[in-house]
Amino acid sequence: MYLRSLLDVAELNLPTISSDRLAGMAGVNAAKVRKDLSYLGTYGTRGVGYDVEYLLYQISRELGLTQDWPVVIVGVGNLGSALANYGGFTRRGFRVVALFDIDPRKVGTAVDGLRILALDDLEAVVAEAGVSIAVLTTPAGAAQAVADRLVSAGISSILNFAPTVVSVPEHVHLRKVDLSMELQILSFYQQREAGILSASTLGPRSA
Amino acid sequence: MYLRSLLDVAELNLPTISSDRLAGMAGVNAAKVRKDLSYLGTYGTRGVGYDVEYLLYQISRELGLTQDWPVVIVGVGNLGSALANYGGFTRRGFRVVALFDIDPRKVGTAVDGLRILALDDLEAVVAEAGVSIAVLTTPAGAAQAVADRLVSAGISSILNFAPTVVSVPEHVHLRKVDLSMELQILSFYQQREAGILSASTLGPRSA
DNA sequence: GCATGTGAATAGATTCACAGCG
DNA sequence: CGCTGTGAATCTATTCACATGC
Repeated sequence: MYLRSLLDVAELNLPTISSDRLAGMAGVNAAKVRKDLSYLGTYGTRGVGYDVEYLLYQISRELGLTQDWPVVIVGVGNLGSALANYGGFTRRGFRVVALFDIDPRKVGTAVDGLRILALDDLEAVVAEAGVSIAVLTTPAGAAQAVADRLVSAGISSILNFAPTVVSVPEHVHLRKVDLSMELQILSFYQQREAGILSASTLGPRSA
Repeated sequence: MYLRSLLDVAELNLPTISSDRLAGMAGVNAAKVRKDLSYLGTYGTRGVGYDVEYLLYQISRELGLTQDWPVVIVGVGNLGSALANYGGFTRRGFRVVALFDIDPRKVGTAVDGLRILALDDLEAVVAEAGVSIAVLTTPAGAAQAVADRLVSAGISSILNFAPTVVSVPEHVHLRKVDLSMELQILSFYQQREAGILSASTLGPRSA
């Protein structure tokens, strides 16, 4: 979050930024900004703030963004192909090196200039390109089997979009993006408000 | 998460489930399951567990999934069209009623049977279909302006996919899905491990 | 004087552990 | 006896508040 805010600040050619201002941009508390940044080192200057360029570099380095990360996407449905095209990935060190799908009708076709390969080529591509991060966009039913295969192919980080719990060994990093869960959470808040509203309209009990 | 696990359990025709088993499926601690569910009511039976169907219904109701939620998607790029097609939304009470885009070349064409409308039609559609939830899939630069417009059109929940901070009034619910941030977090862990690994390979200082 | 860096205080979430009920 | 429901304990995150240094 700070990285993103700092990129905006850098665009404005401001040389330094205070924790207070950065907090405002990132939508958090100023003390939190300082505490968070203090874990990286003491990069600020009292009475002045943080040097924008320097802090940008330090955060990028800490996040591992100063190096190039080849990624593979497995499951080329709507979401998979959207992600293959997604500029946000390539814009920061993430390079999609291959797409995989089981469907033989898709294999051999291309999305955004990337050929779709058969799952059988997974191990070879991972090894050859030194891929450690995979994006999992298969249907829920296939996710665990594909995850297992990714792990045994040597992948050590998985970003899972399949709406199901996926288990991986201790040493593999797993993150989940659950799109319908996000909408469900919004629905929950909506629902709750509707409840409060109607409850307070039910007569004597309001007040 | 519990809802999803319970749907799987229901499919197996198991009549009840213990907090322990549900915890295993959802990937959390059993005490947490019980505490979480206790906030909804006392739906379990000591010595037995939770009635699957009953709990399913209670959670669905609490999440507002027993009603139909019309949603609009604004910004029909790769991601927007992927989401328009996304089965996970429609499968649970979320019905995409319209797509919007500024690009006049897109307006009038259709994605997955849904016509793409001009932003000018937003207010009318929101009012007519009683839409309260919007999905924001514009580029970062347009996100805030579109969010403002969504809010003044009467939207009270926004799911933001644009990689930027969006501000909304107090009463509007906002959630964010930041795809490249997810990859950056994975990159961070990878990076950190690489660091530890090489540090412990640097000679005398290891041990 | 201004803004960082950080111990201390607070708030919040998770887990423990066990009484209580079916 | 098994499993829930929940106070108490613990662990983690956030915020306060101020000494410190430019």
